[in-house]
Amino acid sequence: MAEAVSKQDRPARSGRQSSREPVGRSAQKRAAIIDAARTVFLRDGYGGAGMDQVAALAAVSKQTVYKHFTDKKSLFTAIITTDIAATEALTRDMVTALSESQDLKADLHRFARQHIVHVTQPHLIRLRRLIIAEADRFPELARTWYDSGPERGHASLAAEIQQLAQQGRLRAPDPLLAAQHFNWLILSIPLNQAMFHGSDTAFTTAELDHYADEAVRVFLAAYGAL
Amino acid sequence: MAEAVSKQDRPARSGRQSSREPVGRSAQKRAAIIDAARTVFLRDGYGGAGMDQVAALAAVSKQTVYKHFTDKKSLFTAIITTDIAATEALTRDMVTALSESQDLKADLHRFARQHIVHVTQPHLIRLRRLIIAEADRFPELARTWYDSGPERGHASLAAEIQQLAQQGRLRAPDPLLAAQHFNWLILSIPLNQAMFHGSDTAFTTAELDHYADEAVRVFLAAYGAL
Amino acid sequence: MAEAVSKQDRPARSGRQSSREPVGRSAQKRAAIIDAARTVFLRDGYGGAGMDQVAALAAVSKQTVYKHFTDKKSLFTAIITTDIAATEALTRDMVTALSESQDLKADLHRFARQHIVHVTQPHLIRLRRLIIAEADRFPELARTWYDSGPERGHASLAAEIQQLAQQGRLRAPDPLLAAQHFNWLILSIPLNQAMFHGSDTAFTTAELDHYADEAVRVFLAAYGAL
Amino acid sequence: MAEAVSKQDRPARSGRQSSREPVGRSAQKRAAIIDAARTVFLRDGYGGAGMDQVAALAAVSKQTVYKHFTDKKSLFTAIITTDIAATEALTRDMVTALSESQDLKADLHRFARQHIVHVTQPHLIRLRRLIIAEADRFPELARTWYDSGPERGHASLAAEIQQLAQQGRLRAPDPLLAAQHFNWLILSIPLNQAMFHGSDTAFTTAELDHYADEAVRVFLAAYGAL
DNA sequence: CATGAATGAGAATTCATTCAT
DNA sequence: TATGAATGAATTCTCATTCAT
Repeated sequence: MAEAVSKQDRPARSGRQSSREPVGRSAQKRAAIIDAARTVFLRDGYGGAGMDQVAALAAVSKQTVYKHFTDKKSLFTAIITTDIAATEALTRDMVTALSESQDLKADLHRFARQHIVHVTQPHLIRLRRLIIAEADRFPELARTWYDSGPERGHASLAAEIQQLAQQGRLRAPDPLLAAQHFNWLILSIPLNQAMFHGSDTAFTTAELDHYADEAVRVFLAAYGAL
Repeated sequence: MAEAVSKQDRPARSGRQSSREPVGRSAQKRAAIIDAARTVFLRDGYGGAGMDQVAALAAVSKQTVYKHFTDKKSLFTAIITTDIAATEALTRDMVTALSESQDLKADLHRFARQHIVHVTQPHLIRLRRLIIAEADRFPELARTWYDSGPERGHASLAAEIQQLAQQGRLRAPDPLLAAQHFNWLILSIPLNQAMFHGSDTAFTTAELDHYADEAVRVFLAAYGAL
Repeated sequence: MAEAVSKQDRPARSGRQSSREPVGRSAQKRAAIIDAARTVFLRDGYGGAGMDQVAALAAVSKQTVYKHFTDKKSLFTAIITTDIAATEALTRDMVTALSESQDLKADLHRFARQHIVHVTQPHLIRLRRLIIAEADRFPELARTWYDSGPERGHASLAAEIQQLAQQGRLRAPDPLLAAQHFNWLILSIPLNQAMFHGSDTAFTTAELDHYADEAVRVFLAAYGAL
Repeated sequence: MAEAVSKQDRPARSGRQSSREPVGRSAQKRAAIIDAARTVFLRDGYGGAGMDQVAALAAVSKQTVYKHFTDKKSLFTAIITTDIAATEALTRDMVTALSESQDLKADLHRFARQHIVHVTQPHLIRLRRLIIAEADRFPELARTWYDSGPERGHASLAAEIQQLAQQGRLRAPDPLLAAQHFNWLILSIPLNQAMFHGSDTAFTTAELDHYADEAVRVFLAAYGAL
């Protein structure tokens, strides 16, 4: 996913770089810096990351880094913000279709399985850890992450749940709470494990599917119609 | 590894220790250092904490600190280990009685309410954040925390659930999974919020009680007998 | 040396310069750079000034700055030299008429008042401070300033005083000393104050007039005829 | 005079350094740092001085410097403040006796000659230049210098002049102005020269005496009785 | 000829850790 | 055994100056 992001920022270089279109060397460098910084920050944490390493990895002079980003702090903020935005988009799409489902149970299973795979990506795990680690130094960043990640996810999900409840397909007097329960039923087990198990945690698809399926089962037992 | 450290740091008690100093000046200092270190580490994180501050707060010289703890790392390890042990004890007791409950539902509520209050204590939140933040630098510590915290909690709970299932008072083909579901149903909402909201998060008792009660409701819907 | 620099920096005007650009783009830019540099140097001092800021303020590229001025040092030299020249002209004119005065006392008052107002201009105060500050790094500059400022002023004044002495209108066995006394009687009080009071010193006209008048009084008491 | 100051701070080390009086190694180091810093700052200016050089010259680790002085700024402040205090004391004494003089003219000459010699000491010239140079960065320091140097000097002198005026031995309707005139008549010529002539200015005693004597002559012509 | 980037070094400041007294 | 100082390196950031496009 990291690559996806940097690609989206990188202007389309179609070989024939005519002189009237310098394509912004600046923009390229900027993208290189962001990529390098993401790598370094996620690998070494905020304190452990050095501007030298970032510059070296980006194949750029330190000066250039500082011309693009005033501070170590602002570089960090930029990285995290970018990633939050990228993650945000993905999360939203997944939920959208639920209320128009023909086979609700099947679709909940599909959603749960997709969701758990998405969130437990090593990259996102590391990002999550990094943000938690720096929540005191960058409170706004942590809040932004929470608001546009879990919180927004809960809201989207709650909206769907409410519709489903109005359709009589679920019983959910408090749709937001239901959404939160569902979300954490899906994610909590692997997520908490991952938080405390070095960056090398790996879950098999089977495991994740199992967690997803059982989460749906519990959710439906508590919130299903009838 | 935690044990190794604490052993090596235990001062050689050479008998000739006058009766009016039953504790040993050394042991007192050691305790003072640990207290100070806990404060500083929890406040400033591992990277932000300075040995100077620890020494100053403990009112001892830096040399004394280094005489008791080889390293910054080993000091940190000692602190966290201590806290893990302290926490561990508390957690265990809470569960023990469940399988002999007369009024299961009521006792589940009681347990859930106690549990959530306990885990969301600011002190524990900060400790949790600190361990997550340093999970890469101190993998064993993180693992130890997880094993003797959530994992052991789940195990204890699972044992109770299994008994209750055998008594026909719950339906739980996979007691461990049931325990995990129950645990995270109780904790996830406030815990995740707290992870991303600066050290000042505060929950009202009413909120926590509500989360606890709803968690029990969902749990019983999925795992209750009948 | 000042001259040498300005010569070397004068661009080779290669004839083929279309008539609609009578001044030369180059010369305009040069002027813009000098203006910008003056502003920046006077504001931030030699050490505090940055070539980036100069270039930015002049709205040219850094390369252009370096094409016109070899060095930061030579840019500084050029600025100060320019200002010295500008100041020099003004100072000279003021004195010229004294020996042909009809009403000496009145003209001394007029001179003193003009002189003190001129020298205490914020711009000149800052320039003076800057030169003093960098007297070790730019000894020749400081000397040039002194020679073509105070020194030359003293000389001009001394010439007048000598004529007046020959006319019997003053008693001045050592006209140069008399000139120096007069000059510093006028200037010393506000000038010394200004040197040590941040760049915001402001004197009222009344104050300055008073200093000027009293300086003339003392001067005439010591050097007046009779 | 620099030595004088450092001596006064250095505790009396009378060889026999008994073990019960460690004399404060700390204090010694502190004094060494101050001495070194004075040397370096006066030689290279604030910007040019490096903390490394200070530490090296003081034969002390950089860390020790920073333990005694938080900042480069605070080190600088400490140096200048110390020197101001030292200078201050000296200046005051010189004036005190004037109003009880038996032979006023002779005593004015003596005062003027002492004063000019004192103020034109290379050490003080450099200090003066340094303070002027940094008047923008350290406005309070510059003001302190001015207040406790010239200003206070003027005040002391003015007090004497006023008494002499009351005794009918001088005519001075505005004693403060008279004091300022006297002071600058004595100092201005060499002082202004020195400001603009690299740190190597040297005046012969004959020159200085001449300036002093002529200053007294002019002063008495303007402010003498009768 | 102008622009963005590179260079390459230097500055202040901080830290964990270890001598020496 | 405890204290102040030393060590020595690391880190962030800045600057004057010079390529390369």
